[in-house]
Amino acid sequence: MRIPVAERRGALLTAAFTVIASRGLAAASTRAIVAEAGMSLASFHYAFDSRDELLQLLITEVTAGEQAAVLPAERAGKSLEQLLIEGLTGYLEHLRADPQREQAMLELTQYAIRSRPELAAQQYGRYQEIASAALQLAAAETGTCWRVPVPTVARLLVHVTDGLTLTWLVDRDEHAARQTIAAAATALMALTRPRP
Amino acid sequence: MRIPVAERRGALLTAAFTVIASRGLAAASTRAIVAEAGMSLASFHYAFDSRDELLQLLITEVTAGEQAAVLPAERAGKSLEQLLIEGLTGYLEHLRADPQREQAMLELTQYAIRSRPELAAQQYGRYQEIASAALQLAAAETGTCWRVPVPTVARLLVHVTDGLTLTWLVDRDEHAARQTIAAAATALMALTRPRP
DNA sequence: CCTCTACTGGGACGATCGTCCCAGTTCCGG
DNA sequence: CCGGAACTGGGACGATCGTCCCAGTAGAGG
Repeated sequence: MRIPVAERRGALLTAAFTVIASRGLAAASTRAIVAEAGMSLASFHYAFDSRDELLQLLITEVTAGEQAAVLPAERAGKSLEQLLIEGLTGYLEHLRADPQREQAMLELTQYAIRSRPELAAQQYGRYQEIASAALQLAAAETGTCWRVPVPTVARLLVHVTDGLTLTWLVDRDEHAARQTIAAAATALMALTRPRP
Repeated sequence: MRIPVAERRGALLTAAFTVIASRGLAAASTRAIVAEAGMSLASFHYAFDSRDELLQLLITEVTAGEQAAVLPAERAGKSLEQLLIEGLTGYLEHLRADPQREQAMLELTQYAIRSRPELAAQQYGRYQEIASAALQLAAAETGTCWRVPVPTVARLLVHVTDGLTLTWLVDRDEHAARQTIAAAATALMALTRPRP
């Protein structure tokens, strides 16, 4: 089968992520990846110079593809606190729907910290941008504004989602997670005031 | 050299943690560990049945040895918000002093999630107990009480420290971290009220 | 001082890793 | 239709992995 290189690279990236999600980064050998993609080893090294090159591309790719999704779709007539709860709950649902995906993201982040710190920094920069935009929009739509710089609130919000992810992956306690989301939303309201 | 098995196990555990901290879990091969400890491979398998056995013991060991340390020593006459700021700042200092240690803890947690979920759960259970105790004590000493169940606040606080760790390991932005700590403390105050 | 056993050193095993090579096949441009 | 380049399959290489074996040594108990 003849497949254009670009398409093959995409297929290998997808296969690599699948393997990492289901069996971990340590198990994502070149052979495991090509097996998942249904190719031969030679095709791997025809498309990529090395396993490291694929992994690095995978990190940027997967980070770039990260969607906002923290902002609920239906927003009319809701309070900011309600928006925060619904946004975080939406994230929790996303996490529950595909825990292995987030686990894979976490493993890739750790790999990036050790091997390509600037990639990890870029990844988190993007998270904070997404959070900033969502917080700004949510405040604007509810007639409130933030009492501390939005990037700082965004950073805190990313902390909460990171912690939510890690702790839920560990204990899978949905009830506790929902309680914590409600508490977080209440707490974050202390950083707002009505718009003058 | 004759060394009692118990002592040898301890030395190997220490060496393993050192290797993981400096070069990552993936680089912590049996050979790397015994080299760090200055032993031979045979001694490793005389003290432990397998590498996995050492890793599992290392997780429980390191979790059990985790200290509170989130509560500042000098507490008289300070507000709860101030205590929260100082506690979190203390944690940040601890993180800055030995980033690789926390990175190693994170890698061990991820390993545990995949290989021994119950160990990871126990680890996070302990974190939350520590946080609960600290929050309870801090509230008691400042004449305040928590408006939501303490375990829920503790869970949120662990989220914040997790996020603090992950984000700081990635961007090493101390200034932003301090701003976020201040915001977190302010936000958490919304979950308190004066004691009746 | 001797002996017996707990313990060590070094080498070896099979498995798996990332990478490479090369003979063959497939298909596009002419 | 056909030549040549893009691409593939399979095998092979050296390195490293976890684990094991066994001859030998050291030191405590007699």
